[in-house]
Parts: sequence; C-alpha cells; structure tokens
Amino acid sequence: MTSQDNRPLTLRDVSEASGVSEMTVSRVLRNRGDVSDTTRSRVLAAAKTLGYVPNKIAGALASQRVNLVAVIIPSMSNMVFPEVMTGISEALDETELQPVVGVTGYRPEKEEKVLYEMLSWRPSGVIIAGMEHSDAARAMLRASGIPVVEIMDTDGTAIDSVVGISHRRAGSQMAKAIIKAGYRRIAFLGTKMPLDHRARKRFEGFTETLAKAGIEIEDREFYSGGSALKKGREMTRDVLARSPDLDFIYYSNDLIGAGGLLYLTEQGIDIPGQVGLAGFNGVDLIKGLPRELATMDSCRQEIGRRAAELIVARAAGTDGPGVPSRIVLEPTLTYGDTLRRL
Amino acid sequence: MTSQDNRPLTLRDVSEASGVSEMTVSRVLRNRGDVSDTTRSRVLAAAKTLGYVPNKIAGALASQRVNLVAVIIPSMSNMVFPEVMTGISEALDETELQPVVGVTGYRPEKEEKVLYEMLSWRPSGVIIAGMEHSDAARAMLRASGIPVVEIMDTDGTAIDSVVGISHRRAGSQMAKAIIKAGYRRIAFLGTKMPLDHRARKRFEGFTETLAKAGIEIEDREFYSGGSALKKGREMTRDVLARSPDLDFIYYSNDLIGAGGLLYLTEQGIDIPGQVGLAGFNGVDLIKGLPRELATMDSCRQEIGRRAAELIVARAAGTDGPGVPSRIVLEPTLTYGDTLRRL
DNA sequence: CTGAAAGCGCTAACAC
DNA sequence: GTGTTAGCGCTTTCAG
Repeated sequence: MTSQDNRPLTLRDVSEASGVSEMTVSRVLRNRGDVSDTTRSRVLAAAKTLGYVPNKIAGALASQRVNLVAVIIPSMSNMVFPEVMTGISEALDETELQPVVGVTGYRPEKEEKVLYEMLSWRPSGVIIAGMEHSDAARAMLRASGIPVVEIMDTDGTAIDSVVGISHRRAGSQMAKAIIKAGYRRIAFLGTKMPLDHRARKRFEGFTETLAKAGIEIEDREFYSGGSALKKGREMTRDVLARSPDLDFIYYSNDLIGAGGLLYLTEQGIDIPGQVGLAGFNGVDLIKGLPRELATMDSCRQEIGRRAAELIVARAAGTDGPGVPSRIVLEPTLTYGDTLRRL
Repeated sequence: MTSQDNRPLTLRDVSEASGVSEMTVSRVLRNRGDVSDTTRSRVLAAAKTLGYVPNKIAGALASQRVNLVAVIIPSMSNMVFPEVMTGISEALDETELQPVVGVTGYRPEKEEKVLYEMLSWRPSGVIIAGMEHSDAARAMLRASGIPVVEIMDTDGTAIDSVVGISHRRAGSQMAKAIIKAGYRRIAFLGTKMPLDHRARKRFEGFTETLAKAGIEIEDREFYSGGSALKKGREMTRDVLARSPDLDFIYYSNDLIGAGGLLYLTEQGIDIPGQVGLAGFNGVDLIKGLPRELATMDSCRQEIGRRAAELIVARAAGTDGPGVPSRIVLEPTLTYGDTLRRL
C-alpha cells in the first residue's frame, strides 16, 4: 500500500510526501533548530504514515558522529559481565549513546579482531575488560583517538582511563582476613585460565600476603570447563582427600565455592569451625545456600556504570583528548557464615 | 610520529603513502578483484605502518551492505540469553556477519525503541526473542525488508521465520510426566512476570493438561526480584506451610527449583518419594546439586545457532525475500533424581 | 524559519 | 591489473 518496491524509504520520500525540503525534514526528525509547528507536524505525520526509519549510516558519515559505545568483554556466560553490562546500560539509558557488545572468549587474537571490527565503526568510546592487551590492540586503541576505558582491573598501565578494583589487593585482603581468623592450612581452588589475568592476580596477591606471614599454600587445583558447581564439589572432595588437615579453602569464584560448601555441608563438616571457605564476586546466588558463603564483592555493576559515565562525559565534552581518569573501587569483604570473624 | 593531528586515517592516506590509487587500495583491503602481488604488498605495508582502520560507515553507505545482525533479547542476566548468544556467535563466527545486541528489559516500549535504533543501522538480519511484539514493532520489522527470525517460542503468528520450542507443549509434557508418575497434589512456583510470555505459556500448557486429567493446581505462587535461589527456598517453605500435603512442585526455572531442592533436602524430606520437583531450562548448575533436578532442556544454544544460520543463508542468497522457515525444536525431559520415572 | 550546495569516506560500474 | 567517475543518504554550512 505504501511503496511497491523494497527500497528503504529515504528523507527524500518524506520530503516529497510532506512538501517540505529534505533539510527541514531532517531538522524536525532530529529536533534541531527552530521549525514552525505547522511544518513540524506535517513532517511528523508524513514520516509516520510512510513508516520512515532514518538511515544512521548516512547520518553518521555526514555528521562524523556515532552514538555507539563499544564494549569488549571476554565472555557473556560468566555471570560477571552481564552485570557490568547492566551498569553500562543504566548509565547510558538517559543519553543518546548505545552500547554494542563484542566478545573475545578470553583469546587475545579474537580480542584484536573484535576491536578492529568495532573501531571500524568509529564508536564514541570503547570500554574494554582487563589491562592486558596485545601491542597491536593497544596501538589501535591509542591511534583511534577515541576515549578508552579499561575496566575490572587496575593493576597495570592504562591506555587511557581505568575503572576497577585491584585484584592483587583483593587477594591480599582476603589472605589477611583468613590469617587473622586463625586459619593456617590453606588451599586455593580456581579456574585453569592462563588468560584470566584477574584470577591470576588475586592468586598472586593472596599467596604473597600469606608468604609475608610465613604461610605457604598447602594445596591448590585448577579446573576448566563443565558445571562450576559440580567442579567445586569435586575439587573440594579431592583436595580434602589429598590434604585432610586443611582448615581453609579460597575459591576463585563464588560458584565453585558454592559447590564446595554444598559438599562439605553434606559431609557434616563443621563450617567455619573445621574448615572455612571463601569465594569471590559477591553473586546473588550465595544468599540461597545452606550457609552464606564469605566473599568479596567485585563491584561489577558500579564498574560498568562509572566506566559508561566517563565515556558520556568525554563524548559531551570538547573534542580534546580529555583527562584520563583512574577510578579504583574498594571491594567489600563479606564474612557470611563461612569465615570466622575474629 | 605518523600524523600530528587527530584526524582518523582515510583510504586516501594509504593511497598517497603507497602511491596506489584509492580504488586499488580498497580492493586490496577487501580482497576483491585481481591485484598484482607487488601492488598488494606495497598497499598492505603502507596500511600497516600507518595503522589504518577502514571506516565501515562509509563502506556500508557506499555498498549498501552492512554485516551486522541485530539481536534483541529481554535481558542478559537471565542465564538463558547468554547461551543463545553463544549459539549465535558460533554460527556467525565463520562468516562476515557480526552480532549486535540490544536489551529490552522485558518492556515492550523499550523493545520498540531498541528495534528502531537497530533498524536504523540497516542490519543484514534481525533475531528477536519472543513472538509478542507491539503493532508498531511488527510493522517496522515488516517494512524493513530485512530477514527476521523470532526465537525461543513458537506459539503464535510469525512475522517471518521462527526458531524455538513450544512452551505450551513443554508445560503440557511436564504435566503428563508428573501425572504418569502418580503425583496428584501439584503446585506451581514461578516468576511474577506478566510480560514473560514463555513462562506464562508453560503455565497454561501445564494447567490445561492437568485439567484434562481432572487435576487442578493445588497451590501457586509468583515472585519477582531478589536472589532466585533464595526465593525458591522461601516460596517452597511457604507453599508447604500452606498446603502440607503437596506431592509435587513445578518451578518455572531451574534456579528457583534448586532453591526448593536445597530447602527440602535440609528438611529431610524424601525426594522424589514424598515430594517431587521439576524446573525448566536445563542449566549446568543443576548438575552440582545434592540431587539432580528434573528439568526440560530449552535448547537455547541450538536455537541461537539455527536462527543465525537462517540469517546467514538469507544474507548469502539472492536478494528476494526468501522463504520463511519454521523450526520447532523438541525439548528433552530429564528426570534427574527428583521426578519418579514410572 | 527555510532552503541550496557541498561533501562525509568509501565502493559500484565502467573505462583503459 | 589499475584508474576514473559518480554517487550512497544524510548533515554541515551558508544564504536568504
């Protein structure tokens, strides 16, 4: 009933249908400049009846502005990143900006590719997880002239701005709390991910602080793949079989910690008396367990929000490169019911 | 050291640096047409030293082709959608196409807005969750002339193609299995989401099939917000306090089911003898519970993969509208340890 | 308040 | 194999 062929509608179609110049139609549709109410309503009516959807490609090319924010994360199934996304969406919701997500699967080559792909759309900003990137990736980001915010982690040299927590410090803080509570025979269970730098940094901060107190990790194990809850169970069973006199297990995430907690509870082991437990992230899930798992909040949503706010500020500001920010959040330690509070 | 000003590099810069025409540079960079090896390598070298990143905006406008697939989902934190995304990425990984995600928060107005926003980038295809959309949204999708695949659900009238499962049937199948196993006093616990049409359809299919067997739902409760695991616990406790002689609880998702399972296990209630349980989705998590929760696989990853494949096929095919497909997957019922298998 | 001209950076189509 | 010429659909800029 409108047009017979399949060609998408253009500004010109609206212009012809309304008898108003393309330029004025464009003004109405973008709410720019002064347009008389008569003209405005005529244009709006025409656009609506035709079902006109503007072509942002053309608009972006002409205006040299793209209202997209590239968000580059390692995975969507990690539970952590969806929450970061929530924070980003929250901050961007009232603005013109829109997030576009790219996933790297923790693989540097893929990160490079995704980054290249996204930069070629000339977004208004880039939010990228982690501080470890290939030289090529860093070069691209620098050369792009686009505001960049590295998120999650603050241990390293920033390309531009950073928002996150120090994972070394998080590991260290947890070690201190554990030592203070009197635990001495401590194991670490985590993901086998050479490329999960944040887990690695927590581990490093953890062991270093233990070392300073003259304590060495009693046992450790790393897994990959499968149901984290189940792996948590299995690793906990195995580690206790190997080292029966352990008195604490620090898990690299809450989900495997939950698995361990379920296993130990079923075995009738006294928590946190005989064995103490702690995870990491502060996910919602731990609230429904038989006992609340000790954990450290990774500030995911706030990180997303703050990072997005930085981009918004830069996008709004003058075209200068802007001043790089460095926002280091302080994670909260939750003792829950699995870590003695001295 | 390269250029002093902040202007992004253009094809022309590469052209000048290599002494080759813009057109040929363009050909090299896109691997199109025949270019002599000498020229090719000279261009590649120039592009690399300069750090040139092509401008896809301009490219897309000129070629009228955009290698983006719009994916519109209600939420990222639902655990279900990240897996759909995984399937989509998987299928798209070997192609030129790239997914771009938009989130609606289960709100029709937001869906309309996101859709408009994405369509204005003229993507090669749209993958959108659910079959319930506002008239305006359906009109936009129809008018766009872009291949559309509605996913997750197949109960309803498709705009174009569909890939999913019948949630009515899923609910009905579960009802049959429960009845067959001899349970008679049945409760339903779920999310309070008038806009979660899929959960609603499962509920309807469930109750209808029970009704045909002369059974009426004994009790029901709906929640919103908070930790699903915890809510599962609380609702289970409450429903059993109200209706102590229940012999089965059907949960609208695995997570609340897991909460219920933990609660009942702690209470020492015999599962599946005294009370049987079942969830929905078939998430990984259930494998680490004290007993494996009965559930029905929602085929998330396969749905994502198949939907993306449809888009790929259409994008590759001739420009015609193509033939709409209708792919109805058959979910598998897992009895686990919480539903008697007669 | 409205319009006309120029051009964003690239690629299709056609020369050579 | 390589170069030239026109735009893609919009917005910027400048006239009125």
